[in-house]
Amino acid sequence: MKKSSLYKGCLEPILLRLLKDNGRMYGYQMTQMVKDITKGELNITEGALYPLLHKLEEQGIVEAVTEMNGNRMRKYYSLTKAGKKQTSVAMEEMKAFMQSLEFIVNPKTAIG
Amino acid sequence: MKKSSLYKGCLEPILLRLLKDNGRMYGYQMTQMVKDITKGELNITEGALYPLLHKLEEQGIVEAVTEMNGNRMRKYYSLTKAGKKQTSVAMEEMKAFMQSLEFIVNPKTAIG
DNA sequence: ATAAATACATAAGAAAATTATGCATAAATA
DNA sequence: TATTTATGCATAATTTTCTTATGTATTTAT
Repeated sequence: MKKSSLYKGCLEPILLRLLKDNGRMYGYQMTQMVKDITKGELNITEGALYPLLHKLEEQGIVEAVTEMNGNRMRKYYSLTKAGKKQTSVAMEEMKAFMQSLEFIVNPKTAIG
Repeated sequence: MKKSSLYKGCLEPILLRLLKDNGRMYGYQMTQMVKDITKGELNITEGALYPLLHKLEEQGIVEAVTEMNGNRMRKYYSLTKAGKKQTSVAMEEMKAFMQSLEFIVNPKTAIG
Protein backbone atom coordinates (compact mmCIF):
# COMPACT_ATOMS: atom_id res chain seq x y z
CA MET A 1 0.00 0.00 0.00
CA LYS A 2 1.14 3.48 -0.75
CA LYS A 3 -1.15 5.89 1.02
CA SER A 4 -4.90 5.63 0.74
CA SER A 5 -6.32 2.71 2.57
CA LEU A 6 -8.41 0.86 0.04
CA TYR A 7 -8.19 -2.31 2.01
CA LYS A 8 -9.98 -0.81 4.98
CA GLY A 9 -12.67 -3.37 5.63
CA CYS A 10 -10.90 -6.28 3.94
CA LEU A 11 -8.39 -7.03 6.66
CA GLU A 12 -10.52 -9.59 8.47
CA PRO A 13 -11.26 -11.75 5.40
CA ILE A 14 -7.61 -11.48 4.40
CA LEU A 15 -6.50 -12.89 7.75
CA LEU A 16 -9.10 -15.64 7.60
CA ARG A 17 -7.91 -16.59 4.15
CA LEU A 18 -4.29 -16.75 5.29
CA LEU A 19 -5.19 -19.02 8.19
CA LYS A 20 -7.34 -21.19 5.97
CA ASP A 21 -4.49 -21.67 3.48
CA ASN A 22 -1.58 -21.96 5.88
CA GLY A 23 -2.92 -23.52 9.02
CA ARG A 24 -1.55 -21.83 12.12
CA MET A 25 0.33 -18.57 11.83
CA TYR A 26 1.62 -15.85 14.09
CA GLY A 27 0.88 -12.19 13.63
CA TYR A 28 4.18 -10.95 12.34
CA GLN A 29 4.28 -13.84 9.91
CA MET A 30 0.94 -12.73 8.49
CA THR A 31 2.21 -9.22 7.82
CA GLN A 32 5.28 -10.59 6.05
CA MET A 33 3.36 -13.09 3.99
CA VAL A 34 0.88 -10.49 2.81
CA LYS A 35 3.71 -8.13 1.95
CA ASP A 36 5.44 -10.88 -0.03
CA ILE A 37 2.35 -12.12 -1.82
CA THR A 38 1.31 -8.62 -2.84
CA LYS A 39 4.83 -7.54 -3.77
CA GLY A 40 4.91 -4.88 -1.09
CA GLU A 41 1.53 -3.48 -2.04
CA LEU A 42 -0.38 -4.34 1.14
CA ASN A 43 1.34 -3.56 4.40
CA ILE A 44 -0.70 -4.54 7.39
CA THR A 45 -0.02 -2.26 10.32
CA GLU A 46 0.41 -3.70 13.79
CA GLY A 47 -2.15 -1.30 15.18
CA ALA A 48 -4.75 -2.86 12.90
CA LEU A 49 -3.54 -6.43 13.10
CA TYR A 50 -3.23 -7.23 16.79
CA PRO A 51 -6.50 -5.71 18.01
CA LEU A 52 -8.30 -7.57 15.21
CA LEU A 53 -6.67 -10.88 16.14
CA HIS A 54 -7.73 -10.32 19.73
CA LYS A 55 -11.27 -9.60 18.65
CA LEU A 56 -11.40 -12.74 16.53
CA GLU A 57 -10.12 -14.74 19.47
CA GLU A 58 -12.79 -13.30 21.75
CA GLN A 59 -15.39 -14.21 19.16
CA GLY A 60 -14.15 -17.77 19.00
CA ILE A 61 -13.20 -17.47 15.33
CA VAL A 62 -9.54 -18.19 16.06
CA GLU A 63 -7.67 -19.75 18.94
CA ALA A 64 -4.16 -18.84 20.05
CA VAL A 65 -1.22 -20.76 21.43
CA THR A 66 1.86 -18.96 22.63
CA GLU A 67 5.20 -20.61 21.98
CA MET A 68 8.78 -19.62 22.57
CA ASN A 69 11.13 -19.47 19.61
CA GLY A 70 14.50 -19.31 21.34
CA ASN A 71 13.94 -16.36 23.65
CA ARG A 72 11.31 -14.74 21.46
CA MET A 73 7.60 -15.20 21.89
CA ARG A 74 5.30 -16.15 19.07
CA LYS A 75 1.56 -16.31 19.39
CA TYR A 76 0.21 -18.80 16.91
CA TYR A 77 -3.34 -18.43 15.69
CA SER A 78 -5.52 -21.00 13.98
CA LEU A 79 -9.13 -21.21 12.88
CA THR A 80 -11.62 -22.85 15.20
CA LYS A 81 -14.41 -25.00 13.81
CA ALA A 82 -16.71 -21.98 13.94
CA GLY A 83 -13.91 -19.97 12.35
CA LYS A 84 -13.73 -22.30 9.38
CA LYS A 85 -17.45 -21.96 8.84
CA GLN A 86 -17.18 -18.19 9.13
CA THR A 87 -14.29 -18.20 6.67
CA SER A 88 -16.40 -19.91 4.02
CA VAL A 89 -19.01 -17.20 4.34
CA ALA A 90 -16.39 -14.48 4.29
CA MET A 91 -14.82 -15.91 1.14
CA GLU A 92 -18.14 -15.93 -0.66
CA GLU A 93 -18.63 -12.31 0.32
CA MET A 94 -15.15 -11.43 -0.85
CA LYS A 95 -15.76 -13.13 -4.18
CA ALA A 96 -18.95 -11.14 -4.70
CA PHE A 97 -17.24 -7.94 -3.61
CA MET A 98 -14.32 -8.44 -5.96
CA GLN A 99 -16.66 -9.24 -8.82
CA SER A 100 -18.56 -6.04 -8.10
CA LEU A 101 -15.36 -4.03 -8.17
CA GLU A 102 -14.54 -5.59 -11.52
CA PHE A 103 -17.94 -4.61 -12.88
CA ILE A 104 -17.32 -1.03 -11.86
CA VAL A 105 -13.66 -0.59 -12.65
CA ASN A 106 -13.49 -2.88 -15.66
CA PRO A 107 -16.99 -2.83 -17.14
CA LYS A 108 -16.01 -4.16 -20.55
CA THR A 109 -13.90 -7.15 -19.69
CA ALA A 110 -15.66 -8.19 -16.50
CA ILE A 111 -17.51 -11.47 -16.82
CA GLY A 112 -20.57 -12.04 -14.72
CA MET B 1 -23.65 -5.44 -0.22
CA LYS B 2 -25.28 -7.54 2.39
CA LYS B 3 -23.81 -6.59 5.72
CA SER B 4 -20.06 -6.32 6.23
CA SER B 5 -18.59 -3.24 4.70
CA LEU B 6 -15.85 -4.64 2.56
CA TYR B 7 -15.92 -1.62 0.34
CA LYS B 8 -14.93 0.80 3.11
CA GLY B 9 -12.33 3.02 1.52
CA CYS B 10 -13.33 2.18 -2.03
CA LEU B 11 -16.23 4.58 -2.35
CA GLU B 12 -14.18 7.52 -3.56
CA PRO B 13 -12.47 5.66 -6.41
CA ILE B 14 -15.81 4.13 -7.35
CA LEU B 15 -17.38 7.56 -7.72
CA LEU B 16 -14.41 8.84 -9.67
CA ARG B 17 -14.68 5.90 -12.01
CA LEU B 18 -18.38 6.50 -12.58
CA LEU B 19 -17.78 10.13 -13.42
CA LYS B 20 -14.87 9.26 -15.68
CA ASP B 21 -17.01 6.77 -17.61
CA ASN B 22 -20.28 8.65 -17.71
CA GLY B 23 -19.43 12.32 -17.73
CA ARG B 24 -21.69 14.27 -15.44
CA MET B 25 -23.96 12.47 -13.00
CA TYR B 26 -26.11 13.30 -10.02
CA GLY B 27 -25.89 11.57 -6.69
CA TYR B 28 -28.99 9.46 -6.77
CA GLN B 29 -28.09 8.33 -10.25
CA MET B 30 -24.74 7.10 -8.98
CA THR B 31 -26.38 4.96 -6.32
CA GLN B 32 -28.73 3.42 -8.86
CA MET B 33 -26.05 2.78 -11.43
CA VAL B 34 -23.81 1.05 -8.91
CA LYS B 35 -26.72 -1.04 -7.70
CA ASP B 36 -27.53 -2.03 -11.29
CA ILE B 37 -23.97 -2.74 -12.36
CA THR B 38 -23.29 -4.87 -9.30
CA LYS B 39 -26.66 -6.63 -9.42
CA GLY B 40 -27.69 -5.26 -6.07
CA GLU B 41 -24.44 -6.17 -4.39
CA LEU B 42 -23.17 -2.66 -3.65
CA ASN B 43 -25.66 -0.25 -2.17
CA ILE B 44 -24.20 3.16 -1.57
CA THR B 45 -25.87 4.85 1.37
CA GLU B 46 -26.80 8.49 1.17
CA GLY B 47 -25.03 9.21 4.43
CA ALA B 48 -21.78 8.11 2.82
CA LEU B 49 -22.42 9.52 -0.65
CA TYR B 50 -23.40 13.12 -0.14
CA PRO B 51 -20.75 14.10 2.40
CA LEU B 52 -18.11 12.55 0.14
CA LEU B 53 -19.37 14.43 -2.91
CA HIS B 54 -19.22 17.65 -0.89
CA LYS B 55 -15.69 16.88 0.20
CA LEU B 56 -14.60 16.19 -3.37
CA GLU B 57 -16.15 19.46 -4.45
CA GLU B 58 -14.30 21.36 -1.74
CA GLN B 59 -11.08 19.73 -2.87
CA GLY B 60 -11.68 20.78 -6.45
CA ILE B 61 -11.85 17.19 -7.67
CA VAL B 62 -15.41 17.60 -8.91
CA GLU B 63 -17.60 20.56 -9.74
CA ALA B 64 -21.35 20.72 -9.32
CA VAL B 65 -24.18 22.31 -11.27
CA THR B 66 -27.70 22.27 -9.90
CA GLU B 67 -30.49 21.85 -12.40
CA MET B 68 -34.22 21.51 -12.11
CA ASN B 69 -35.88 18.45 -13.56
CA GLY B 70 -39.51 19.51 -13.53
CA ASN B 71 -39.90 20.55 -9.90
CA ARG B 72 -37.16 18.26 -8.63
CA MET B 73 -33.63 19.34 -8.04
CA ARG B 74 -30.68 17.46 -9.41
CA LYS B 75 -27.11 18.33 -8.57
CA TYR B 76 -24.89 17.23 -11.40
CA TYR B 77 -21.27 16.48 -10.68
CA SER B 78 -18.40 16.22 -13.11
CA LEU B 79 -14.64 15.83 -12.86
CA THR B 80 -12.49 18.92 -12.97
CA LYS B 81 -9.15 18.88 -14.75
CA ALA B 82 -7.45 18.15 -11.44
CA GLY B 83 -10.11 15.53 -10.83
CA LYS B 84 -9.27 13.72 -14.04
CA LYS B 85 -5.65 13.63 -13.05
CA GLN B 86 -6.56 12.37 -9.60
CA THR B 87 -8.81 9.74 -11.14
CA SER B 88 -5.94 8.32 -13.16
CA VAL B 89 -3.92 7.91 -10.00
CA ALA B 90 -6.87 6.42 -8.14
CA MET B 91 -7.50 3.90 -10.93
CA GLU B 92 -3.90 2.73 -10.84
CA GLU B 93 -4.21 2.27 -7.11
CA MET B 94 -7.45 0.37 -7.52
CA LYS B 95 -5.88 -1.89 -10.11
CA ALA B 96 -2.99 -2.70 -7.81
CA PHE B 97 -5.33 -3.21 -4.89
CA MET B 98 -7.56 -5.58 -6.82
CA GLN B 99 -4.57 -7.51 -8.08
CA SER B 100 -3.34 -7.83 -4.50
CA LEU B 101 -6.71 -9.15 -3.39
CA GLU B 102 -6.55 -11.71 -6.18
CA PHE B 103 -3.11 -12.82 -5.03
CA ILE B 104 -4.44 -13.39 -1.54
CA VAL B 105 -7.86 -14.80 -2.21
CA ASN B 106 -7.05 -16.67 -5.40
CA PRO B 107 -3.36 -17.53 -5.15
CA LYS B 108 -3.41 -20.25 -7.78
CA THR B 109 -5.25 -18.60 -10.64
CA ALA B 110 -4.06 -15.04 -10.05
CA ILE B 111 -1.76 -13.80 -12.76
CA GLY B 112 0.89 -11.29 -11.86
C1' DA C 1 -55.25 7.45 -0.07
C1' DT C 2 -51.02 5.47 0.93
C1' DA C 3 -46.73 3.67 -0.01
C1' DA C 4 -42.68 3.62 -2.71
C1' DA C 5 -39.47 5.94 -5.53
C1' DT C 6 -36.91 10.06 -6.54
C1' DA C 7 -33.67 13.66 -4.79
C1' DC C 8 -31.27 16.29 -1.75
C1' DA C 9 -29.05 17.08 3.16
C1' DT C 10 -27.04 16.51 7.88
C1' DA C 11 -26.07 14.72 12.63
C1' DA C 12 -24.89 11.10 15.93
C1' DG C 13 -22.65 7.04 16.47
C1' DA C 14 -19.91 2.92 15.22
C1' DA C 15 -16.34 0.56 12.80
C1' DA C 16 -11.90 0.11 11.31
C1' DA C 17 -8.14 1.89 10.20
C1' DT C 18 -3.46 5.13 11.12
C1' DT C 19 -0.02 6.94 13.91
C1' DA C 20 2.62 6.92 17.84
C1' DT C 21 4.47 4.72 21.55
C1' DG C 22 6.35 1.06 24.47
C1' DC C 23 8.94 -3.24 25.63
C1' DA C 24 12.29 -6.87 24.41
C1' DT C 25 15.52 -9.99 21.70
C1' DA C 26 18.36 -11.01 17.50
C1' DA C 27 20.81 -9.92 13.53
C1' DA C 28 23.17 -6.89 10.52
C1' DT C 29 26.00 -3.05 9.63
C1' DA C 30 28.76 1.14 10.17
C1' DT D 1 31.50 -2.28 19.23
C1' DA D 2 27.84 0.87 18.83
C1' DT D 3 23.84 1.59 16.28
C1' DT D 4 20.43 0.49 13.28
C1' DT D 5 17.24 -2.81 11.38
C1' DA D 6 14.44 -6.82 11.87
C1' DT D 7 11.65 -9.69 14.70
C1' DG D 8 7.64 -10.02 17.80
C1' DC D 9 4.22 -8.61 20.83
C1' DA D 10 0.90 -4.84 22.74
C1' DT D 11 -2.04 -0.62 23.48
C1' DA D 12 -3.76 4.32 23.39
C1' DA D 13 -5.14 8.43 20.93
C1' DT D 14 -6.73 10.01 16.82
C1' DT D 15 -8.61 10.03 12.18
C1' DT D 16 -11.08 8.24 8.39
C1' DT D 17 -15.04 6.40 6.66
C1' DC D 18 -18.83 4.33 7.01
C1' DT D 19 -24.04 3.19 9.08
C1' DT D 20 -28.19 4.58 10.97
C1' DA D 21 -31.49 7.85 11.77
C1' DT D 22 -33.76 11.84 10.63
C1' DG D 23 -35.63 15.67 7.84
C1' DT D 24 -37.74 17.98 3.66
C1' DA D 25 -40.15 17.72 -0.74
C1' DT D 26 -41.97 16.02 -5.32
C1' DT D 27 -43.52 12.17 -8.34
C1' DT D 28 -45.21 7.73 -9.41
C1' DA D 29 -47.40 3.44 -8.41
C1' DT D 30 -50.67 0.70 -5.78
